[in-house]
Amino acid sequence: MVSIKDVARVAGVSDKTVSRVVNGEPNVTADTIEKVQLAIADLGYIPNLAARSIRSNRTNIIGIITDFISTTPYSGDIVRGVQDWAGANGRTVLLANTDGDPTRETNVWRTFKAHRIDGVLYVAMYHRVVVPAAGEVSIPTVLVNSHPEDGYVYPSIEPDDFGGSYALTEHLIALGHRRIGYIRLNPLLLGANQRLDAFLTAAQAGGIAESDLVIRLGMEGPVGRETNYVYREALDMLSMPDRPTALVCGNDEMALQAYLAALSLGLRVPDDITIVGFDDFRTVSLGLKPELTTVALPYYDLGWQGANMLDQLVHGKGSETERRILKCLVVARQSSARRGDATPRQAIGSF
Amino acid sequence: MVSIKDVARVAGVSDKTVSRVVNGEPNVTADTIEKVQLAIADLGYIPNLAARSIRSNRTNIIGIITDFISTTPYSGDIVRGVQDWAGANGRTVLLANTDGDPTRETNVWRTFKAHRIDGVLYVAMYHRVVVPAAGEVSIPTVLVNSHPEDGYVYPSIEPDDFGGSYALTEHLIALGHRRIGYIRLNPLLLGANQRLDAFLTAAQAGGIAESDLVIRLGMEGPVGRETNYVYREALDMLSMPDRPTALVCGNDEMALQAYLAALSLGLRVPDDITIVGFDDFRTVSLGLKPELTTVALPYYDLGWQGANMLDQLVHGKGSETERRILKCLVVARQSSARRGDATPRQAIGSF
DNA sequence: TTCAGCAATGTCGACGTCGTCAATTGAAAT
DNA sequence: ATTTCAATTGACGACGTCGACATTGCTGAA
Repeated sequence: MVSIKDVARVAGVSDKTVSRVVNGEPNVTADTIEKVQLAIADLGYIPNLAARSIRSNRTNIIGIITDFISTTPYSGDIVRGVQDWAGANGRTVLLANTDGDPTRETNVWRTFKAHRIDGVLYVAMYHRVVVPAAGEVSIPTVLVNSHPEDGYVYPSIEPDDFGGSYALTEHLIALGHRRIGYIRLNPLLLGANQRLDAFLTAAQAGGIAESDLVIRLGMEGPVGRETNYVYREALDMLSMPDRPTALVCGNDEMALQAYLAALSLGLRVPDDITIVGFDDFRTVSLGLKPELTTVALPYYDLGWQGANMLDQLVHGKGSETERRILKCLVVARQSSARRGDATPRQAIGSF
Repeated sequence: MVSIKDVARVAGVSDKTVSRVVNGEPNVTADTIEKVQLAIADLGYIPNLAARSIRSNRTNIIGIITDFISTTPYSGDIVRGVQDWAGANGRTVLLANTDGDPTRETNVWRTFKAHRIDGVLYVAMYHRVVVPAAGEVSIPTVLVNSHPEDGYVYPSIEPDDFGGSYALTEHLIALGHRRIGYIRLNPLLLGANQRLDAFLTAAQAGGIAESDLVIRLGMEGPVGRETNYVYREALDMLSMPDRPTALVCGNDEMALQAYLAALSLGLRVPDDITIVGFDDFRTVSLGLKPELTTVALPYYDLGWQGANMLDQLVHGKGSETERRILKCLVVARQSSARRGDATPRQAIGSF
């Protein structure tokens, strides 16, 4: 592989001068610059970042650690956000996943340290409480889509599940719905409780009696291998004589099953039943017909901004205790309508 | 950061001896080993891979380049396969994506070269023809889920779309279906034509008249921003007086829309209409009720085996021209049934 | 006893880059 | 003409690691 010395020889200057040109340092003659650049182009020289890093103690590499989230479709957007930030800021992204296995996690941290990466974005499933096994010598770390267990301190960036769910519920109430069904996420996930709490709070604030809320558990069991009751519960709920006029689902995949249940009962969305989801997972939310009203989780931004927070931290400018919460916007599509009203409304989302 | 020399000082040996212990070289006293390991543990020493790599000219890093595939849910499994291979073989994965933008692609290759990575896995959307901009000095490269344009030579690993589609069609014929609908993928995707060709070939081999096949275009337009006709076409096809008894969809997301169309017409799956997809994209194929009969694309294995091929190449053992084709198995679930028969059958897939 | 032979350990330099500091040049100031 | 100073360039070493080779010390054979 061609090195700075090869370039120096060809250009007839010292290696240090080549270094100056490569790094855009001042006090180099235009003439010299040209000679050097010519040689660089000729030889196809590209600086060796490893060599650079052993001198500078900075690698410009950031690592992403994912737990089982990597098996979900969500993770992709977060990672893409990080990548795009990295690309725009001259960093490179090292990727590793642990499948939730502590042994593998330890290895990943070791590997990252061995690479002397500048920092780590720890991306966890949904919104779970998490403690990175950073070990003795620690790398600057930001938790993405999760936050640390009590007693541990890490900066984090998380979606505002509560706010999103609250706004979604208000949306339904504004549409005149008074009898509302709710299918819960796996309670193991932090987001699950926040979403439900917000739903209940908003319903109460909207003057809806608890007796008019029908709440069912959609899935339970270990994350990633849960038992799924959604279809059954949706069927059941929608078969009630006084069935809800609107059905809130813990996420979009649950909403899919709710659609299927509704349709197979001969109900039409949104004419007979309003169905809404959560996440705005496009494959589902745009794949459903009519398209799904849901809440957009800012996955891409979690990644991008998380990377940005990490960068601040690496440069000593960030706060060790920052907890940044990103807004979740309601994306109103055609699956929600005024109670007893089939007319599609204007979208209020950002798309 | 603690270096090999710090360890040497604490252990009271030379740095070279520490190096020997770290790399498991022979001819070191058990006593010495212990002293050194103690010092290592004390100081939390972790070898600096950058320094190692400038001596050895090997980084044990492999890069993944994705084009817009990273916006699809599929890419995740491929990347996971690569990661798992890397984790199991002491490699690290550098990740970059181009969004299909040639400028970004050029930058990505530059960055990868600057890191002196050992090789590149070029992962392309679906199954598209692709030319990596490797540039003058080339890094060993394997194309994953895609293959090179005519005139270019790169090893590649691809799914057997044709075989999978053929088997799926045979499956339907074996179930007694004689009048079959087909909704095509975006023709821009290589997989699209292979799947359609296989369908036609298998239908002919099964003695089905062309007049009994109803073929519709499901989407067209630039990859990633296509116009979607699936729902409309499915509605239309299923409203025909002599409607097909089985409907083959270009992929699982299309099958989702076919379900919705069927259900909204009051048809039941699979009693009234058999629907099958392609990809086995779990969010959809398992999220649909009844669960979807489809063809499993071996995304994870594409990643794992692709990484393996690349490794061979890096070590000079691989072939520059290998084109490995991975089988796609039919996963029979409950959405396909004998014509006019509602009884669910035994799954023949591997799950 | 002497020495070959081998195991155990150390010294030194090189990898590619860049920071430090010195050397050289030319022009402006005296 | 001499001095001063800034601009330009180069020589050298250090970063962390390990390969090549040297040194030390011990064993066993002659």
